[in-house]
Amino acid sequence: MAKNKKNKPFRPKARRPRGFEDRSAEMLRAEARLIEAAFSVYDIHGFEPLQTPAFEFADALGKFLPDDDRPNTGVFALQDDDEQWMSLRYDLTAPLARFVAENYDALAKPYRRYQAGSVFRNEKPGPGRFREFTQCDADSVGAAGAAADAEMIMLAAEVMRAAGLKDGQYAIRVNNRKLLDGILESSGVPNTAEGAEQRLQVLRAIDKLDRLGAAGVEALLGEGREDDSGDYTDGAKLNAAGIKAVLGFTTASTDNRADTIRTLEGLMGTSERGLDGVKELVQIDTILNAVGFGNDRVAYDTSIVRGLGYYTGPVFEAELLTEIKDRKGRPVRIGSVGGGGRYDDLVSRFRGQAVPATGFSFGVSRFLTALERMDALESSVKPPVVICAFDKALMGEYFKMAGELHAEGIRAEVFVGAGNVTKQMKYADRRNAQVAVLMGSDEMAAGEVTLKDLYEGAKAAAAIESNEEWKSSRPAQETVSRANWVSAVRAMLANAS
RNA sequence: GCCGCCUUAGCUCAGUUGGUUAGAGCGCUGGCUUGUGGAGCCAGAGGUCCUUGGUUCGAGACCAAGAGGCGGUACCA
Repeated sequence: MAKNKKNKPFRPKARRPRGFEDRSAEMLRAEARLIEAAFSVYDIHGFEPLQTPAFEFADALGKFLPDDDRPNTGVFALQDDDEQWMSLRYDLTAPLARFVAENYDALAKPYRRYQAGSVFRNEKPGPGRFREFTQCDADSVGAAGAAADAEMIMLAAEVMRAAGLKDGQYAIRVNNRKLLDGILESSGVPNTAEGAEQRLQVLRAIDKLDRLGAAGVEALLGEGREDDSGDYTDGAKLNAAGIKAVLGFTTASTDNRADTIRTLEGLMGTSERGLDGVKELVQIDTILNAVGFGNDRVAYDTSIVRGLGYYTGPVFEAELLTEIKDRKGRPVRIGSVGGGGRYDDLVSRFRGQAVPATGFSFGVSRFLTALERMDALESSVKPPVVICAFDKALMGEYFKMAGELHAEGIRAEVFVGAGNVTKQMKYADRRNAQVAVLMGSDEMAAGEVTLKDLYEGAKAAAAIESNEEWKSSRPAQETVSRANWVSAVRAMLANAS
């Protein structure tokens, strides 16, 4: 055995680290289309593209454990040769904050940029969750007013449309962090750093409304909750009145913005922060109404929280609605594909002064998966026409022919591998090609080209039993003059279903 | 982090009470067929039975630990 081991050449196992995916041709094309659609929306609204590096200094990303000099778990980090910690970015927002802080004086404010790229998270992957995935972001830095938030919300809705969705198939659901702050303030949770942890727990609890239901959330708002596996999650420790107030708040919204605003004004009582939040929603509503964004595209929804702690004002999620209606005839949610909101403290970490910011972000592959499920994806690129290399002496001729198809915008390739015609036809079949081009020296001399429709040929094959018949019948092919062969290919392609 | 399930060929899996050379289907490669993709027939390649340790005359099978995968839950900037 030891001898065997010695003689065996080292062969690495072909494998991927978990949570890292190879992305297929079809997936990449769909992703590129989606990103392109979003970019065109951002671009026409005057946003500028930006590309930041995958690595940032760990302290710039802001994730250090308080009692540790190493970057937080959850990020991929390594020490550079000068011993400084560098981390792979875990989102596109923190690098943007760094970029703005670094170039603050040179940028015209508000600085509005869009960006798409891979982000990395060093955590356990789950179904539909990876350790590398593509995010697509647009942000507006340096504008404090609700107008900037309204713009991001409108952009989110426009991106939904650009992705191919019809109005009614999606909804942007808007809330405001300040409202919940107001409710909690009235329930004895101070609106200060002391209450931060408790507020975060309340947010996490509300975020689980759709999964755990009101009873589960009630437990998480109170003492805590034990799940089916026996694991215990500590609660936010609100008192009974506080739990009631929070649950009441999360169900206060209707599908009419004006109504919801009126309800909220009543709920906020005397809380200055709460009323401030309502005021912002009124300003956003005014803009949305002026531009014609109705309740079907943008709704106010008090159950939206976004789990993240760094939001400071308006927050929103882009949700896809299925075709399926519930009993009352309303569309049923299938989930959030993106979201955003105001984060006024992220850039100011780098500088003394306040730098307000607001943005929108969506996960590209998650959005695609959802679109796929809704059958809202465009068809992808057609397979190429395959030009068989019958005769190596004619190779130059084959490439010239491919060029003629390219000039007409037809995807085509010459078989550059080794093997006889059988192999080449197998290759064409495997590539899902519809048309194979056959030209040997006979056709060449006669000024002809033979075209074979592989789709039609496959249909014909079903009726053929014997191999000899299959070989000799040569179904679904025609020989055309070299002079007009390109239009013959075009006609054959048009014939496809 | 916690809980559960799983790990034998590229894929899906079988493998008897612990017994000699570990199998099947599909897929792959080649041939029948150097001018034709299907079907068919023939041949072939491909294995650290996840790893390590233990029990045993003997382990793919039994035991222990570890690793990896899947699912749930928690966290998620």
